[in-house]
Amino acid sequence: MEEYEQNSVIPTNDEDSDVRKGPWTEEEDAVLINYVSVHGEGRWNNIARFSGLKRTGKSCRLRWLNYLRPDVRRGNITLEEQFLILKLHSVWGNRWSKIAQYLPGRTDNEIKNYWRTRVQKQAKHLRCEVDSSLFKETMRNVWMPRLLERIHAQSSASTCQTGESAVTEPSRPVFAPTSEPGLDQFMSADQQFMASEFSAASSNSLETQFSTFPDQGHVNGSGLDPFQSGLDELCDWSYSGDEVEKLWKDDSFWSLQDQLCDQTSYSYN
DNA sequence: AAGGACTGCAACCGCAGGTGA
DNA sequence: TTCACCTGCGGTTGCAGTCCT
Repeated sequence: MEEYEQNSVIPTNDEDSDVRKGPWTEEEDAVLINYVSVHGEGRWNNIARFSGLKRTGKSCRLRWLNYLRPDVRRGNITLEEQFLILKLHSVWGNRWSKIAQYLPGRTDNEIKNYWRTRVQKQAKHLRCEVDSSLFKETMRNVWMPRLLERIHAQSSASTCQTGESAVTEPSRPVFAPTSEPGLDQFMSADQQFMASEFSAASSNSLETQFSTFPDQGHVNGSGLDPFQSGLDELCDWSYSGDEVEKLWKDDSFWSLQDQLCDQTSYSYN
């Protein structure tokens, strides 16, 4: 398990090209930040070559994009972001960088990690594959509605409270226009369009915003749009408030699996 | 208190596509 | 057209912190 030692310098035949691997030090971060601030992003091999860092261009790029970039957001993935990840993954699959484009400040690596650690864990609990129909049904019929309920609950709670006295953690809508200076410049035209859509939808429901998703026109061989059908099912979701509340109080997916099996057997029979 | 199991995440690797000489 | 180099992406690994027994 000695793939690499912390901060090790791997010697090579060419002593000029010894390459450092492993976690970055504060000094290395400072060098990279300084170099990028002067010369800009891109040309990562040149950055690696001329900055004095004994790192590969790839490593510099990764460190910058995933950690040092000023607009990188760290911390817990919000409910809205979770919902978006699930939804976008249902459209695009493991296209992490594409998904990340619609979660400003989040990196593809972070989303990929989220998927692997949280989503795949749930699949494991359900004893099914992440790409199995059972798990997809669970996501669509249980998990995502739960997220929506929590988002609604959170937003209504925050509107009942004023300013800093909010009890629930205020979570900024993912696409809501931000007052942070300079963030808009990182958003593509599509994203800014999405931002306005999200903003407009946030006062009504999260469902409506997804009617404007890009690429949702992809249809499968049967002519059905899986995105739209999933959306329809989502909007048709008909648990009562009490049932939802019960779901919320049950953090285990074991009982949800039973409910899902009942539901899916009903809907497919 | 100790140590084994689990979890989250940073960072690496290989591959593929793009680009320019 | 070909080849070398660069960049970006997705998959994987392994360390460090936390949890559990």
